[in-house]
Amino acid sequence: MRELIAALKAVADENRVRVLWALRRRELCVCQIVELLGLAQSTVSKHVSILHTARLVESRKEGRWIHYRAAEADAPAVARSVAKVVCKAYARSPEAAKDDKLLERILKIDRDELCRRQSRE
Amino acid sequence: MRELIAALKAVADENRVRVLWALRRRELCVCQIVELLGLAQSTVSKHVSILHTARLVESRKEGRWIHYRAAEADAPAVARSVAKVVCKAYARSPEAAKDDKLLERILKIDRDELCRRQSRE
DNA sequence: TCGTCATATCGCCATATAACGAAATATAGA
DNA sequence: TCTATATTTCGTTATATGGCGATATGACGA
Repeated sequence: MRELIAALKAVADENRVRVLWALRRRELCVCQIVELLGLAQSTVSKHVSILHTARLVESRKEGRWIHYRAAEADAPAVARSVAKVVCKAYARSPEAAKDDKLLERILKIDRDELCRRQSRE
Repeated sequence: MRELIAALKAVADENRVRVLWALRRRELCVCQIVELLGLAQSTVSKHVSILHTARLVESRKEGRWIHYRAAEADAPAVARSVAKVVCKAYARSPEAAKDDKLLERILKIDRDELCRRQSRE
């Protein structure tokens, strides 16, 4: 029950749905998600940590970088089924296509360059 | 998108998950849900109206009574798929069985008697 | 070890949410 | 029309949430 509510609360936010969507196929680091959402780094970090705590998202550390991706096989069944429904529903919205296009552009930018640019803001 | 988030927010609350679960098979009126949740009548009414606004729950008026039930065929696809996942997940929890037992007892009480008793509290 | 860099955490503010009791609304029956 | 009753709406309060900037943490490279 706690697990279910945590997953649902995690996903009951537009920005976090967008993050989940963006992470469904590829890994991203926080600075790339910052670019996607256009929010402050601390805010994005919090959103990601909420998804992570609810076990909808997994992380992989690589030096200074932390790569996030949608949780897979080893995630609890509840988290997986919630994530699946949310992604399926979001897929049908025009926002999803916009996010995909924006992400395509973001992925072309060198990651280090992206982070450097953000810290200058 | 708005529809999806509304459905997710509606369901991201323990009490509302329990209401959805209780309404999945049968109709209930507010006073029966009050008995189930043990919350004030106005609070329960609000919870039900949130589920109703998100179109997870439908209502049917019969004289002074309003019967609520889980939304079916004519509900938006998003609402239905969210409701389905939530019910499936909740079904596995021990709380669901407890709710079922409590509901069985509540359904045995005469509805008018139930309401009268509540107004005396 | 020192600075830099990616991310996390903290403290704060504004707004949203959940709870209650009281009052309003709507309807059935006298 | 008056009353009883089932439900909603309103006003208030406490807590939760989402946002930000500032600062802390942890890791690499010089």
